[in-house]
Amino acid sequence: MTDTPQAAAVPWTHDFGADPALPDAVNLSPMKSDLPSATVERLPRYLRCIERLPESQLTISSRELARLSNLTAAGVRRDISYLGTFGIRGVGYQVTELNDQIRHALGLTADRPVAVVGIGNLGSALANYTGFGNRGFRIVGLYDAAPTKIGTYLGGVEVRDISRLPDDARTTHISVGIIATPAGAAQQVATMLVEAGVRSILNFAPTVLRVPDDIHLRQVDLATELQILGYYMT
Amino acid sequence: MTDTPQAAAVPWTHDFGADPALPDAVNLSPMKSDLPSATVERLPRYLRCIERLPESQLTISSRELARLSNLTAAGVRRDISYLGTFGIRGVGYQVTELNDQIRHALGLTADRPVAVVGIGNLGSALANYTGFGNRGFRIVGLYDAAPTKIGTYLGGVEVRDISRLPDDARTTHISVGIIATPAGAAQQVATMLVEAGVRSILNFAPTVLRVPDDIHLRQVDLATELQILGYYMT
DNA sequence: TAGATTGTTAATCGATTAACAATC
DNA sequence: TAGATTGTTAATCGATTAACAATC
Repeated sequence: MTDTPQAAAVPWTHDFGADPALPDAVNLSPMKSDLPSATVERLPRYLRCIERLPESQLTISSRELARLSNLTAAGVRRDISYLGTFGIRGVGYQVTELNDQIRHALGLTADRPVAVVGIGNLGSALANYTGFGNRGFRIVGLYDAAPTKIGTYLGGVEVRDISRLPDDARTTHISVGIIATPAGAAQQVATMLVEAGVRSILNFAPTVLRVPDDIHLRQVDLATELQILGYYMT
Repeated sequence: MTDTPQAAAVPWTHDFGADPALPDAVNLSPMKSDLPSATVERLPRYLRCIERLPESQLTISSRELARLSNLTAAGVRRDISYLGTFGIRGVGYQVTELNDQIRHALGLTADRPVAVVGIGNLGSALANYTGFGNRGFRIVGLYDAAPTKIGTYLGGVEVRDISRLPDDARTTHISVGIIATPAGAAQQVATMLVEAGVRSILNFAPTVLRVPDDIHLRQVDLATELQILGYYMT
């Protein structure tokens, strides 16, 4: 038999019906298959660098952007070339246009309602995060299970009981669900989000989640980052 | 002239002397160049999956581990093969041995003192993170600049004034510095950590840091994750 | 013009996948 | 033995880098 993942009985696994073919590493089926995934992962970094340039700087060369972003000039040019050909030979890229093109490519012009589940220290940090505004993301819901937290406000948004989420999702569309619960609750929350129609999930809980193949899932994990860092130490 | 990054005058750039050749994407010069970097990044995930297996499960096949980790069986086998050949044909891998081998490969047996700088919501979440213990990482220092926070305790560790960090680092070795400050303070903190002899930095502040080439730097950024997720949405 | 920098082609590199002999 | 699964070879795929003609 050839290597093909399929269902098997494991206690902690939540089963989403068929669960057919193998999803890729981060579970992101590239529906919009324009840009190479490596490029997509670097665009936000370019954006960060561009935003910090002094207002007086009107153009930037691939070389300078490479230096600022800790990448290579050839790589920068290739990445940008996927967005179109708007560089000026002998000069570089116009900062405003580059900014616009990257934001357009990433779809940051859209309005993406975000819900955060789990309002502990981490969830509070996320709720207070100010970098959303001009980046297309907007927190529309905060959820927790603890009665002491329900009814409190963070960044102008009320913390609601997690049991309200399905109903809320029916009236307010939720583009992204951020999971900031303890590990033990994460899978349950993920399942609830998926069932509520949320198609993209960002998981901060230290556990591997299982979601259907058509759900976009990204994982941010402190232990994983430290372990990777640890490998390269001394 | 060929593409080679070099110094240039940009206001927000902190200059670390020579700053010679181009560092790679994540600034991890693979001193220990045994494992492919892609494999290193997946090992923690396998670990997560293995840890959740029921005690009664003594072996696991590449197929099952692939399903649990959302990867492919062939990929799992290749990754594990870099650690040695200890699988049992027709059976799979012994769970305890696999666990040991991965932990050994990642160097999780070492004791790695960690300092967290910036004890806001995020820093507090990190300070309370329980997943350190059995993974070789141990918080030995918490630092902040706000007088109201200094002297308080989190997880049994006192929050100290950031100005103490250089002295503390002289007496207590710090393997990893975690930056959880606002973006505006991050570069300054990074510089301070580097000057205090910290060689590995995990940055949660939403800003691109510049550090010398020989410093291991990883970046965790909410906005970046959301932007990547956003790209793949509809 | 002379100098600089893009956009892209070709070469290289590394990672993934398929497939199967070895072997439990 | 018969069935299952590893470990690895070879093929494929995708990403990076070098280099340079085009051109501002």
